[in-house]
Amino acid sequence: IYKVISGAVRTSKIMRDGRRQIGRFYLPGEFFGLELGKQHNLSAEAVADSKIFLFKRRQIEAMAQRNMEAAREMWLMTADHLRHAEDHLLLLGRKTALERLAAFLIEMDMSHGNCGLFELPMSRRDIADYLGLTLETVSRGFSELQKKQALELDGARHVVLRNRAFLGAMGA
Amino acid sequence: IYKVISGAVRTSKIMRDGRRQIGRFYLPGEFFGLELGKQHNLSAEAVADSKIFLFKRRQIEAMAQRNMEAAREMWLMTADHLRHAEDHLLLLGRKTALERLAAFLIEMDMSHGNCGLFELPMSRRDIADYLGLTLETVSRGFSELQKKQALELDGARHVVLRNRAFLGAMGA
DNA sequence: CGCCGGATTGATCAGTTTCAAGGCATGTGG
DNA sequence: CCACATGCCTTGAAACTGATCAATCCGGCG
Repeated sequence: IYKVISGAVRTSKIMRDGRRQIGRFYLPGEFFGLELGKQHNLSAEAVADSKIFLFKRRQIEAMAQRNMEAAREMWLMTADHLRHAEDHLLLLGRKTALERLAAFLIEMDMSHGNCGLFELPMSRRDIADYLGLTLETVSRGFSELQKKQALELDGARHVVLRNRAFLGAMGA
Repeated sequence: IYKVISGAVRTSKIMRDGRRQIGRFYLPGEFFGLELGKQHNLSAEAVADSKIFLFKRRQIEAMAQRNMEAAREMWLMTADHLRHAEDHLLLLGRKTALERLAAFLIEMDMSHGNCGLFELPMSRRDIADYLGLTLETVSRGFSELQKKQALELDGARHVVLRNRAFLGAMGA
């Protein structure tokens, strides 16, 4: 089990022919890799220079054994990850490209305190593989949302949200 | 928390305009609804006449409190649901229509003991909403897999797998 | 026998992907 | 300090997969 201290991490699955699906991005403060099985179900890579704290499985299991609260905390965190995954199923199965992008921007904004201003640590390709799109479609989406006055880009990575309500309604 | 005794259950999310994503089908013996939060994240409906066993939250929590093994079991089951959801993310984000259908058939076959012969309890629309497709595409997929000698249909719901290896390779 | 809901099949359409070209920022070496 | 290579991003045009619209089929049931 890992905790992101700084930077950002992506977890993903890759098919033999190279198609990739990113399960989730983890930002500072978040935990990942709670699978509890013999093997992790996704692989994880740093998206940028990152500092990661590692908890040994034995530590965790021991703590869960002694401490009811800790065990409950583990379950809670796993349930939260499940909820995120289930929300993402709806996004991947049923939303349009623009809706996916809007939902992504709102998600990023939330994890930055809803201030409507943040830096994307990941590339267009990473975003595409998270949203089940191609990097070109993601790029076109950014352009379109700018044209719609929903956001501004300062360089490719620095985002300023101009119409949070619109994005929220679209991404919902 | 619920356990399917007989029949089948689907859990799903619906958008205001009617688009629906089914998270998973639950067959006899399987548990669902372990979210642990104040509210379930998906709604659940029976796909066919079903018998469901209900565990009250208080029961569960009490059991987890007393019994370390039970608490661990809950976590384990949640982690397993998470793994299923993560696998499904790859399917929805990156696989073609035929690959999705193949993966679905293999999944159904597995939960029927890999005997290559089973009854689908759900409609084409349910399958479509599970796989992020339209019911027409699902129907065409079935026809195509029959043309490829990968399976036989006896009526719309009764499936006989003729080439499990092929389907497995395609769905992987 | 005829109705009805679900399933199949056909024709066309649209959104996204693919293929391709060009832009922009950064860094390196002359 | 400039020329040029590199990586990432944007934009455009064409192609394709799956969606939509529509007709027909099939099986069960009154």
